Amino acid sequence: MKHLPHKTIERLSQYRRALLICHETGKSHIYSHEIANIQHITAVQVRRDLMLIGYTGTLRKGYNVKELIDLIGSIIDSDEGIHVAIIGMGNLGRALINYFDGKRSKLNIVAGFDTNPDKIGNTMSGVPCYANEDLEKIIREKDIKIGILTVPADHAIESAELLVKAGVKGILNYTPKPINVPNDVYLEEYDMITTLEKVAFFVKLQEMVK
Amino acid sequence: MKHLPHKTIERLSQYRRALLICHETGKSHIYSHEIANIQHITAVQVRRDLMLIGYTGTLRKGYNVKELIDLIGSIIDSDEGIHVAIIGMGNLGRALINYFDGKRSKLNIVAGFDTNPDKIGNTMSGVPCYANEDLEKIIREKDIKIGILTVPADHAIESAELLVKAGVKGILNYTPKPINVPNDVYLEEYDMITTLEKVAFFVKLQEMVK
DNA sequence: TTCACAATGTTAATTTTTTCACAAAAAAAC
DNA sequence: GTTTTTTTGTGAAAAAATTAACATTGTGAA
Repeated sequence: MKHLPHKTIERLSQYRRALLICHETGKSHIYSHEIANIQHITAVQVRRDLMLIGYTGTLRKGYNVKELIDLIGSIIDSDEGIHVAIIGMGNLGRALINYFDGKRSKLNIVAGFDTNPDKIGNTMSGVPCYANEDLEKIIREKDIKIGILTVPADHAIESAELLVKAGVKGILNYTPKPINVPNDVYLEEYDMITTLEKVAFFVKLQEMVK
Repeated sequence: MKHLPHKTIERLSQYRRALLICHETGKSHIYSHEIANIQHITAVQVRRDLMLIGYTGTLRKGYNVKELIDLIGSIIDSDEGIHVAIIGMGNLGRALINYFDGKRSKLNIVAGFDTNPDKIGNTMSGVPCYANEDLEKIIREKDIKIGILTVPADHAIESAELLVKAGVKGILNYTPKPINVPNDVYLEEYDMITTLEKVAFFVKLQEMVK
């Protein structure tokens, strides 16, 4: 297997989630079009993605749910698991922690950081909250590889710099402020305002057509 | 102007945000490569997007910040403004409200819904919180066009159905549970778990290369 | 004035992503 | 036992998105 497209990676993660649910309900096999319906995509797309990861199903029986879950795991998970930190324990940071709570064994949120003295030293939803001043120390101690930025926009840049200095390898930036990182740090930015504006645009468009 | 690609719409929203900041600092013109640097894309990409919306800059002076802000607004905003509701006033819902607080005059979060009796009847960050039972009534009364789903995953489907029944035209689904909507409702789904898994994958990949 | 530079605007090429179309074959139906 | 149906796997085509290449031209410097 050579290069997996970004989009394929995203879909694999989603396939797995759907498959895990199937698995719980005791379903042993699944067709490409069933996966496709769940994800609002086409069956060909699913089959092509699975082709790319070299998984082959059974004709007329579909794909073995358990096998596929394991294969996807072997591709996207790290064997040893990856430690993650949340920078900014506000509403968004806490929302993320709750989302994750116990879901992914290979991705663990092991630390949160904040500037609010009321939060520092406490545990929130099972995640200990530390002071920003201790960020570098904790990141190194706990071998944290990924930082999720959920601070207010005007602290995004300094927080990102802290993370980079501490040696994280990936940053997921949820602030609306674009940040810069060195080449060896993988950066993913997501902007909720943009997404809502996009939805609004297409709603407007649809109204206009009518 | 005919069809604007989805990706272009997203970038236009982001350009505008960057431009608004420039405008505040008193900058009157900006070059394509300056915009590009902020957004981590290429200058050609910026120029192409602007070409698509028919905006033309001044040679050697770049683009007029104010004009461009207004033009992008005329494309992606609705004249009358659009009313938005948040379904699920948990951490994520509240995070979104704070994000938006007063930022976009054309996109207003005018109602929140929840099942928790302690929240119902109160105002949170300026947004009144209603009971789910009143959803259809309030959506119609307030002429709400877009619903943002921030409920727990196992309530996603029923909440989506409520929204559709109430007549919203767009749904932004932040739960990890894919939903189905009729064809005339624009649906955008975003999954934080997938995004984090993707970051983890590319971090793993980068480690392996070394 | 003339030259060099720096920026835009756009056609064409490339790359990436998705879809079409169909062969192959297991299972079911008859 | 033959035919039909259903589903996978994939080469080829199409569509979408990005990048390259370059002509054009306003501006400032010499």
